Amino acid sequence: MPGPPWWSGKFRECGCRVTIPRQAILDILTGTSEHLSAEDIYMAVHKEYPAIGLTTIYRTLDLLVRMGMVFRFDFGDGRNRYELIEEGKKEHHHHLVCTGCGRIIDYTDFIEDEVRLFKQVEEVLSKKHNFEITSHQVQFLGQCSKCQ
Amino acid sequence: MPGPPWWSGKFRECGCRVTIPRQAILDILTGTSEHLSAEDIYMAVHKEYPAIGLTTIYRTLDLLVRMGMVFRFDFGDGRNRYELIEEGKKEHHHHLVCTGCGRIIDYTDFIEDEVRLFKQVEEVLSKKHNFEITSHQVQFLGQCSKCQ
DNA sequence: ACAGAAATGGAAACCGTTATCATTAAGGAG
DNA sequence: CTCCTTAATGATAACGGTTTCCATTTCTGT
Ligand SMILES: [Mn+2]
Ligand SMILES: [Mn+2]
Ligand SMILES: [Zn+2]
Ligand SMILES: [Zn+2]
Repeated sequence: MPGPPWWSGKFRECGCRVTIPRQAILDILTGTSEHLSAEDIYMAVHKEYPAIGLTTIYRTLDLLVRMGMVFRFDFGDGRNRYELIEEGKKEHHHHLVCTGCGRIIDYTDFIEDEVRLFKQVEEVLSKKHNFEITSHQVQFLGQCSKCQ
Repeated sequence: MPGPPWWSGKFRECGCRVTIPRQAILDILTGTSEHLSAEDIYMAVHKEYPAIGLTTIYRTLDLLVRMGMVFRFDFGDGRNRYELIEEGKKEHHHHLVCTGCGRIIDYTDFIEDEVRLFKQVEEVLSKKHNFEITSHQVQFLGQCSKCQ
């Protein structure tokens, strides 16, 4: 199935060019279900394109986050982690974070109850504090099966 | 109402000494409802005790977190923030975080519904992923009244 | 092919935090 | 109170993730 990858349009919409580094980074993000750091992505990209620099990784990730194509998370291990947003597949979700080994588990169980509750909470809090809520983050911290 | 401050006992329980820097830091944390960074605390302490170094601020905050006297939060602005745990007064709670100016608002509305739901979620997730959950964090992101 | 603008890569700067180590001082024994 | 042991401290340097800078390259419309 050739043809331009699905993101070409997205780039052009905002006047951005479709470059090798950007494609390489999106390829890596597409091919994993993990929550990669900038350096993880750099190393993965480096195997096929050793000329691509770490600066470009950071710049591109910033761009992708601003474009709404990638989530940026901070799980408290001192570096940001990135996750591709695949429409209809990997949208908003919450996390279990192992404080032992740093493992991250996505979960969607109860997501609907959580989201329903949060809708209510958002409404009340917005009015009470005159605060325009745009998103929320939820994470459970603990020990994964290997670390207990 | 003189007498040793309420935390002297806590320190001695774990074989820690009650020092000027520790008291100064706890005094600052006691006297604010804000979510101070290490540097904020350093500057506040510095006014009265210019000899106290930033290293000691970090070390003491680590200690206080380990002792369960202080919460450490990461609101995504690249520095940790600290908040005194006042028993029966400022216990577990959630936050509104303004992405414009960084303002943090504590809230406890709906806290009970949230905690009830999270109890359920924790139970299901614990079993499903064999994950021992010890805590959770919830924050709503958006724009505060001044930043909209 | 050309020109103008956007994107890139390497080096250095940045900034919050941690490690090192010589010096100070808390607090128990006498 | 004085002495002694050892925890605690503070100045400095190191660390690690990220950002800035700027000269060079690459893309894209003409
Ligand atoms: Mn995820
Ligand atoms: Mn708070
Ligand atoms: Zn683990
Ligand atoms: Zn604000």
